[in-house]
Amino acid sequence: MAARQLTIIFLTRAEENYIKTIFHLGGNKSQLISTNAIAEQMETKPSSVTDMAKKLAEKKLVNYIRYQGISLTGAGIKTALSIIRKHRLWEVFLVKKLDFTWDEVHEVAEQLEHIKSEKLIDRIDALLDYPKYDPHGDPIPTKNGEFLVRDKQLLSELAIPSSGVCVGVKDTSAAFLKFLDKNQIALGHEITVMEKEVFDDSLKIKIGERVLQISNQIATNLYVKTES
Amino acid sequence: MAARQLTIIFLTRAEENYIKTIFHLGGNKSQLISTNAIAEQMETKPSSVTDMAKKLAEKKLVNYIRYQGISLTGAGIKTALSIIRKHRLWEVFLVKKLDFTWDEVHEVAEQLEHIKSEKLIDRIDALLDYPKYDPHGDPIPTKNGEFLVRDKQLLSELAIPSSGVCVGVKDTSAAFLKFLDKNQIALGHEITVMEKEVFDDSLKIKIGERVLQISNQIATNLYVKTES
DNA sequence: ACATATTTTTAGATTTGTCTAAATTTTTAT
DNA sequence: ATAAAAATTTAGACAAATCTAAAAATATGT
Repeated sequence: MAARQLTIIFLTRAEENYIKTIFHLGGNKSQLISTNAIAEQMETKPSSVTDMAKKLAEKKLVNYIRYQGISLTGAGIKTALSIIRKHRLWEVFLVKKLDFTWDEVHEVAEQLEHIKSEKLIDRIDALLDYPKYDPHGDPIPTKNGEFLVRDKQLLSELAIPSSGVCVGVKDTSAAFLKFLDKNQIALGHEITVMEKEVFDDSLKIKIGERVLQISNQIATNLYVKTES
Repeated sequence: MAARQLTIIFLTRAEENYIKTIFHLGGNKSQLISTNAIAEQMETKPSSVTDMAKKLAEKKLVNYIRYQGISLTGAGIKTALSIIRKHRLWEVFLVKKLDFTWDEVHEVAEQLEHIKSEKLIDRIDALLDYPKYDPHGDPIPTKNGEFLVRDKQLLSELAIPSSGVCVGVKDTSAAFLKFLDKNQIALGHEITVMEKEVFDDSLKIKIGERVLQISNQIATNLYVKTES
């Protein structure tokens, strides 16, 4: 058994942010991501992305083909998962231990995810009793980079009538999350879809004893898990 | 009542580290600190300190007189206290909640102290039940920048025989802290000085039922508080 | 007091990460 | 197929934070 990685390569904050963004844009599945797409996501310029692509390619973290695009190497994927793991564990910590609301966690977790200490994140993981999902329902990669993908569907895709348990959100903007808080819709709640309005695709749903009418835009941003 | 500070000025990590170092070197009491002293402490070059001194003077955080030295302004002291507060609260968190040993906390706290979120540090403070001292016995500034200075003296300065409670360490190196752990000397322990060896100034001390012989170097790095 | 040593600053260079503007390559539309 | 549009890269510049080497100011010793 050869050691997997003898030298822990140091990455700057900027490098880590690029790796993370490429992962989120799908650069793991050997799919090539355009510099434009990365630039837009990161609110920077395509020329800056090109510069960084060369740098990360040097470090064997990405595959970069000029004019074609960028994808993550195995090492790049491992790095991305480690950053995402930290981000999501910190989010759980903020919500469970410090009573942050789920719309407040992202900004702070963006900073905390760059703290370099394996012991720290492992102890946080233990303190939280090894959570599998973050406050938005997204899976937390394990220390070994395993990633539980939960099967789930959009509330808008449910048969009518039927029901499921809320397990995540697609849109994680503060505006959407605050809307959910205000309407007492949270992870774990059982949601029953009663009727769909043909005119605007809005849904009449039931949560516990409460009946509410939600727009299609809401329904296409809430994930539920059904019995299967 | 005018607002104390309307604009939260953004400081880079480097700027924060300079402010903190100047504070620790005594640059609060309108004492001028030399660029050489700062450079040595920060393991950088005096010319780099000069550059930063100009930059911080621009931002009204330090008073800088060419060829004379650098001291903190009121705003600079406030900034320093805020960083030290964060550092020490994170140290307490690491020890109390994540079972770090006191020689492990410094390096991680150096990173965590730069996280920008007032809500985060206030919630950590509350989670820890508003501690007054960090794991090395150093006082934690309050949110308003108040600083409890505890009267304490070095173990080596105690009359013989007499006793005091261990309240802090002067040297915070990993080597010294590990030594203390190994010999089960910790904050809160009552230490009785029994005899001083005239030859090498080593001390015979008693902690609980244990009697041990400690060198002068140890005795000059342990703080105790006596009845007074 | 004055020569020498020390400290501090200046000037110019380097690295990282970014930008703009121009050049190049790829894609799209007719 | 080829001209126009879109995407991407290159070249050159900039700010932040650092460095080295040289110049300037201050401190020290006899």
